[in-house]
Amino acid sequence: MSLRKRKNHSPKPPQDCPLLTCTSVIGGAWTPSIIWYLSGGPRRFTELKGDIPPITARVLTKRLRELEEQGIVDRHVMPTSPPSVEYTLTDLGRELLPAIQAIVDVGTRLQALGAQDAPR
Amino acid sequence: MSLRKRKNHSPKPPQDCPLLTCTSVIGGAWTPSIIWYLSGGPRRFTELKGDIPPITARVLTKRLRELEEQGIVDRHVMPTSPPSVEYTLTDLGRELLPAIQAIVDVGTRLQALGAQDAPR
DNA sequence: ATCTGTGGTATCCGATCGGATACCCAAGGA
DNA sequence: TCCTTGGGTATCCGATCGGATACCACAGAT
Repeated sequence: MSLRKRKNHSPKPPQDCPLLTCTSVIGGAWTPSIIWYLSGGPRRFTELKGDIPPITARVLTKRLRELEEQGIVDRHVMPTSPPSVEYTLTDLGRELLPAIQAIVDVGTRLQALGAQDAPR
Repeated sequence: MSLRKRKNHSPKPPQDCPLLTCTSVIGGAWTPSIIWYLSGGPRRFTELKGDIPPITARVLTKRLRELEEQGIVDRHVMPTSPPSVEYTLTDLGRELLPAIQAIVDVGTRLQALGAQDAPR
């Protein structure tokens, strides 16, 4: 006997899927970390680089440019010598913080529960 | 004049970074969607496939296997003909829901704010 | 006897991603 | 005079990702 078809009792299918909208912003490598570190206030390029040692300048630049283009961060060049550049979360960017925070919280709980996650 | 060094006033550097712990679980393509659809209760392979039309069987299989290995979902084969397979979130898997929900919420807010996110 | 549905697997392939490395300019300091 | 610093850019490259497509076994329905 084969199974009867079952109706969709899952949450209804998001149309212009909010999941994709959000993950398209925070999906890049190191993006959540960058936003996390910016949540503490303005931060300069090399500071971020130091905050996230494994990131390369190339990728950090790329992420920051993407985030700037999406209106998540502001880029502000200061007329020092050598010039320094300060990045800040915009109001829109701060909208992301609850999600980042939730991801951090869950990550923490997973670690506490000893989830056997092989690091990739 | 160059800038003085600034101390790290950001949230302190997570050691075994919870961000990475969590994103290593939910980071794969379609993974958040899969978890989202499983949050409504057990769901079979073809149901999930129907829930997420763009996903291919290959990727769906891969994701489900990964999630199973990580203890996020249970896979239960039912002795019907043809055999059907039911996937369920484990307790550990349900831990992820707040993060998924937060991502959905933020995505919704971003859409409402008319964020200019070019779909990739 | 053949068709259908389920839950996949096997293979191929191009795109993208991101790490490594080298290089750049201009001003200030040693 | 040369070195260092900040904030990058240019190029190269291998790994991975994931889409497309084809195929499969088996039982029940027609």
